[in-house]
Amino acid sequence: MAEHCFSSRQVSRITGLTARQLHYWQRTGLLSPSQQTSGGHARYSFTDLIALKSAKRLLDAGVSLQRIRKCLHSLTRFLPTAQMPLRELSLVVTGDVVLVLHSTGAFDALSGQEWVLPVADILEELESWQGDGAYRPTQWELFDDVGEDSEVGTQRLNQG
Amino acid sequence: MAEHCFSSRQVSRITGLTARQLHYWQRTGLLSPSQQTSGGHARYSFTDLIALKSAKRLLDAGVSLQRIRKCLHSLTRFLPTAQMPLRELSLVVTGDVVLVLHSTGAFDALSGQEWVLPVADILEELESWQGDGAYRPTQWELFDDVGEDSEVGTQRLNQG
DNA sequence: ATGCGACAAGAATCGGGTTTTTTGTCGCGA
DNA sequence: TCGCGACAAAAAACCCGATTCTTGTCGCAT
Repeated sequence: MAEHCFSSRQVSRITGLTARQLHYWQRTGLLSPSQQTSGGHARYSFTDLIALKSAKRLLDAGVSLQRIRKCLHSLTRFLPTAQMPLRELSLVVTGDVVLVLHSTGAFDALSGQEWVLPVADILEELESWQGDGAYRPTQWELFDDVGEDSEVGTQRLNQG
Repeated sequence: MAEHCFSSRQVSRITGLTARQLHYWQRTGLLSPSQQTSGGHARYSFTDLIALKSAKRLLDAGVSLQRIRKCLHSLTRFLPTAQMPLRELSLVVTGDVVLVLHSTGAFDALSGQEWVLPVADILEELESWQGDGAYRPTQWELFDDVGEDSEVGTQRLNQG
C-alpha cells in the first residue's frame, strides 16, 4: 500500500479535529499515524482516518476522551478485525456508555460485557406461573401502573 | 378482568422478591399492586408481575433501585404501550445505563435520548475524501494500530 | 398470614475540593 | 509549513465525608 496517505493538515480538514488534538493523541498513544516521513512528519492511513473520525463522532456525542481511550482499547480486543463486517456495526452512545451494536446483539465497548434481557423471556417465564390463579391477557401493557398516585416524596422511613 | 390475581406471597415466590421489598416499593410508589382486597391486602395483576420481574432482573444485573425508578418512569413516558410489541424489546444493561433495544434502534431508558452512529456512515463520508491522495483499501480494519508502543504513562505535559 | 411501624446495617447518591486530563495559544527551530 | 515544548484555561475524573435510600429483622395489630 502507498506510503503517503494523509498529512496532518488533511486529516484535520477531513475529520474536524485540530492539529493540536492529533498531536496530543499521538503523544498519549491514543492513535499514532501509521506512517511518518523521514523528516518525522505524520502520514495517516485511511484506516487511521476511520478511527479518528469515529473518535471525533464520539467526542461530539459527549463521550470523554478517556472513555474513548478505553473504548478503542477494548474494541481492538473484542473485534476480530478479520471477521467483523464493519459496515454492519453501530455505536450506540448514551451519556455513560458506548455500545457496539451488532447483528447478533450488543455489547459494552468498555468491558465487552453483554447483558441483554429480552422481555419475551420474562413473559415466557411468567406464563408457567399463570395457573396460580390469574387471567390470561392477550395484550401486554408494561409499566402502565407505576407510581401513579403515591408520590415518591412520601418516603420518610427513618423519621418519626 | 379478574379482581384477584396474585397475593404478595405468590408474587414473592414467583419473582424472587421479598415481601419487604414489595411493601417498600409499594410505599415509595415504585409499583403498587393494581388491586387490593377490602382488608387492604395486595393483589398483583399479571401486568404487575411483568414489571416486578423486569425490575428484579435489573436488580440482579446490578442496577440500583433508584436507577430502576427512573427507568420505569421514563419507560412509561417513552413507550406508547398500545404500539410497542413488548416481545420485541430487550433491555441492555451495562454498568451505568439501561438501554431499550428496539427493532429500529436503541435508546436510553433514563433519558430517552438516542445516539446511534452507524460506522457505515463514517465510511461513506470518508470515501468522498479519498481523492486527496490515498489508496483504496477493500478490507477495512479498524482500530488496529492504537496505542502500540507509546505508553499512556508518557503524558507528562505540564512538567519540566 | 398479612400488613404496618420502628430500628439498624449496608449500599448508593450527593456535594465540594483536589488532581489529572485535554485543548488552545504562543514561540522556536528545522 | 510542520513539529515540538511550555504555560494556562477548561473539562473530566477522583476522593471522601455527609446524606439518603434499600432492605433485613422484630414486634404488634387485624
